[in-house]
Amino acid sequence: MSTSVGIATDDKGRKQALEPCLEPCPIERGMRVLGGKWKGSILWHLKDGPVRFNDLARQLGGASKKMVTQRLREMEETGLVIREVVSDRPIAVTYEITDFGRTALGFLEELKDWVEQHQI
Amino acid sequence: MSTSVGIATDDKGRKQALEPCLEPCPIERGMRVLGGKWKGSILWHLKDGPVRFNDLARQLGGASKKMVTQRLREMEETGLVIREVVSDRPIAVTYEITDFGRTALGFLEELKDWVEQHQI
DNA sequence: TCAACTAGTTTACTTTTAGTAACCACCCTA
DNA sequence: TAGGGTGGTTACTAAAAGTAAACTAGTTGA
Repeated sequence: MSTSVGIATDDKGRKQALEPCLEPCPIERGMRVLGGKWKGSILWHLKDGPVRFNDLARQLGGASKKMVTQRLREMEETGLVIREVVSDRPIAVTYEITDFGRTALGFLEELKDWVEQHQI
Repeated sequence: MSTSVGIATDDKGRKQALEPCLEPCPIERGMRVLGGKWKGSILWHLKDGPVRFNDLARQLGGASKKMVTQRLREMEETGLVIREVVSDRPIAVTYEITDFGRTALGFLEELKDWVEQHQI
C-alpha cells in the first residue's frame, strides 16, 4: 500500500483518496451560510444599526423583495440576524445583526479588501 | 428632501435609496470568484503543492469530474490556478495554485476558523 | 488481451436558485 | 378616494448548477 499526497494505492493497484471531503468541509459549510447571493451584502448593510425591511430592499437595488425575504429568513435561522416588530398598526419591522452575525463581519471585510486590492 | 440611513424622500413624498448596490458590490464580486461550490475546497487542496486532476477529483469526494473541470476552468480564467501538462504519452496534468491564488488563502483560512469556532 | 489508469467530454436529466410581476391587507395623508 | 407607504406572499418562468453514467482516445502492467 503506497501513498502520496492523500492518495493510496491498494494491493490490487486501485487508487483511492485517503481523506476525501466526503461531505461539506468547513469551507463549503461556511460558504453555504454566508455565500448565498445577497447574504454578505445584507449583513454588511446591517452593520451600522437596524434597518427596516423596505429600506433594506431598496438599498440592495437589484434584489427583489422575495429574495430579500428569503435570505433574511435563512439568516434568521442561522442566527445571523434578528427580526423585530417595532410597531403594529402602522406595522414596522427592523432587522438587526446579532452578536454572532458580527463575528462574520471581520472576514467579509477581508473579502472586500481582497477584492478591492486585486481589482476583481 | 429628508434623509435617513441612505434613504431619501423627495418633495413628492416618494422614497428612494441613495446608494443602492446597483450592481455587484465588492462582497458579491468576491463571492462570485471564490464562492462557487467547491472553489474554496479546490484552492485549499492545492495549497501544499501541485495536484493531478484525478487525485483532486478523488479528494473532493462528492464532486463529479464535470464539476471539477468546470471549476478549474473558471479558476484558471480568474488566475487562481494554473494547469500544467507534465507529460504527454502517458498524459499527466497538474494544477497548481498561483501567487494570486495564495492571496486568497488567508481569507479562506479565516472562514474555516470561523466555521470551526462556531460549530457551523 | 484484459483491466485499470490518464484527463477529460458528452449526454440526459434533476434540482436549486433567481427573478418578475401581481397581489393582500392594512395604514396615512392630501 | 387616490396614491403612497408598511411587510410581505403567491404563482409562474428562466437560468444556473449539479448529478451519474457513458464515452473518447490513448497508456501501462499482469
